[in-house]
Amino acid sequence: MDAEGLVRGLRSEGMRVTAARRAICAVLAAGHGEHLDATEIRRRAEQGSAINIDQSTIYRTIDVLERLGVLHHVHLGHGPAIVHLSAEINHQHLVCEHCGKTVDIPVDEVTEAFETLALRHSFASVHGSHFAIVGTCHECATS
Amino acid sequence: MDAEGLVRGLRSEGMRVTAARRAICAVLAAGHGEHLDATEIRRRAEQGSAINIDQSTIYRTIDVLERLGVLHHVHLGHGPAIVHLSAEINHQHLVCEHCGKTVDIPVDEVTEAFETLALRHSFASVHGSHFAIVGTCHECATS
DNA sequence: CTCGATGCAAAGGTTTTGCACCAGG
DNA sequence: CCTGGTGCAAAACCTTTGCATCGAG
Repeated sequence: MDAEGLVRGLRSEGMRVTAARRAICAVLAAGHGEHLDATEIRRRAEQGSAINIDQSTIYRTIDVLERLGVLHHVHLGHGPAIVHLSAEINHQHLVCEHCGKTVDIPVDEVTEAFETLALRHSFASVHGSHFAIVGTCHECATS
Repeated sequence: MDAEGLVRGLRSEGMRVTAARRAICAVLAAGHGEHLDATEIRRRAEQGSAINIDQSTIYRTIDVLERLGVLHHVHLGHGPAIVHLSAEINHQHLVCEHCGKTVDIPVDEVTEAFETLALRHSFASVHGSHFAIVGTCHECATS
């Protein structure tokens, strides 16, 4: 989804389209596949729009977009959460617990396992994308 | 592992066995399968030992036990981390993102999938137990 | 006696909230 | 206009750290 799509989503829900929100949407739309946290989103949004945007506005806007269903936040480790456009959550995150290296995994490598889990434990669905899957990468294991 | 086992582990590594640590180990050993966070550990440890234990001591002791490899902390959601004795981490956690309901899943339901992931993405190992797996439970889906 | 562990207090890092003002529709 | 969004400041929340003192070995 491009920035205009996000903006249209806001407007269609009766929410106001402000300069800050426009800047944030532009950053999100431009950050294809990147792992942006709130601080980085703010940095880029301020730079791209030349206006001052408070960190709380970033969080509030993320919150709104999440409620619209077009955005999700993901925890890769102990640091700040990163966000993904819903359209781009077609992958899981595999993270090395020692060095933090992150690998994007196509969903279809895990959907079968997750569907089995859902079935066995009476869950309607299991997507598992809110948290990373943790392991140890090759380099960290051999050093 | 019982409380004495934990205490012995400390001593064998040259670490000191104090009243606070004894109380914390007793709580951990007694909390079979429970999801204890630092605050609850403190509450029980103080109650069980009738001494004053600071929250930082809880965290420092968790840290020590984690370094000894007998304990791990796990994130089930946005709240505080919970801890598990290593001997009891034979399961994954499946959590409903709406109501927080948590189901313990035997590891063997996911090991195969995780081994495949490790193989494909050059990870030495994938245990995935540091974070919960998120989904939507039946009740939340139908309401 | 010595060094590790503790309590206390303060800070750190991320996220949330209260409030008065501003601006989109 | 009028309600919702914003910046600012402060708090909330979990966790970590500095420091003087205490106590295990």
